[in-house]
Amino acid sequence: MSDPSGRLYYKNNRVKQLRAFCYTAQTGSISRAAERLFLSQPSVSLQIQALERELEITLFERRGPKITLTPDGKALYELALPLVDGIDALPARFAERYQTLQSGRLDIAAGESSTLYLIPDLLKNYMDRYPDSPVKLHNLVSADMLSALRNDEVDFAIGSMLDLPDDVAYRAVYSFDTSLILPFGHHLAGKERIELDDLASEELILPPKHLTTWRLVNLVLQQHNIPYEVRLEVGGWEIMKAYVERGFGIGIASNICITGREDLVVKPLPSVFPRRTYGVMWRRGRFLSPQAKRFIELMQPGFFDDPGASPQAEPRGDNRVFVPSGSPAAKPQSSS
DNA sequence: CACGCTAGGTAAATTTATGT
DNA sequence: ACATAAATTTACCTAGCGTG
Repeated sequence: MSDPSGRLYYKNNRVKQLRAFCYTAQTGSISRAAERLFLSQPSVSLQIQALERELEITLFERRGPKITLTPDGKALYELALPLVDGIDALPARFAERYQTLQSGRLDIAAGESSTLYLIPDLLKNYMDRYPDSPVKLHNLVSADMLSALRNDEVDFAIGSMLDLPDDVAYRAVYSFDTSLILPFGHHLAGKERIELDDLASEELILPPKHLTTWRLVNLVLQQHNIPYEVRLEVGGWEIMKAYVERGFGIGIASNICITGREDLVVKPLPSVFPRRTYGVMWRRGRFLSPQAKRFIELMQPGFFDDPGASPQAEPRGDNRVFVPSGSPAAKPQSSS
């Protein structure tokens, strides 16, 4: 009764038939096979009949109460046994793999600041608690971070994002002010309150142009018509601090990188430099792995508590995305 | 007697129809 | 589009029958 339309009904369980057949061939008895399969004898008998009918071959020679494998039956048995074994071993094999998934790797994308100043303590905590879960830190700039999120190359990202695409969810967890960092003895170091104008014609040290901070500083200073000169462009906060310490110029840095161990003067900047928030980003709709959730819970206990873990939830009243109105730099650079 | 086969009934799975 | 209800199909069981 093979379907002339060629349509495959999944209820026509060929594997079940083959399993019944293989067991019968092995034991040389339908009843015996039925026992092993926890089925009734007729059930197995029917399975074999169906198989014979559908394949249009005879598998067993029925001679009274005895059955013997025909040559066709022998041939099919050799073909069928690996299939049945393969299917039946599937749960075990999957469990094997699932095990490695459970203690599976945690992939975190993060920018330099997060990697350097935010993640170490978190990671220490995480690894103390879950020593068997390996972690990979993907040190990426924000554009690469987005594509890593979109391609599911990472579980989530930690960082700060100026303009957020629709397909990525963000929740701020930390926020930091921006400060001016000066070498000791700099003429601004003794000043009570730093104004924006004070920055004019100072010799600035800034992080590279492709990083968010550069854009931010550039934006703020241009908007307020503060002329400035970049004396030195450096690769990161640590380098910037080192060069400020040695008197190459002054730097504008997010407080995230101020550890208190620096050998320099830190002055708060006027509030035109917005607080930057740092938090968690993930591809909208992504199912977060258990280990990812555990890590995020360490960052912010209760992160997943509110129903639906709404990505829209406001982060502790911070201004989370800095989008200056009417600025060309605020246009999101879409990568599609 | 031991074993496989057929029949008739039941529970579960699956599809179709219907409502929100 | 999704959820629920009704109808149909399928898988299986027990019981009884036939055969070497």
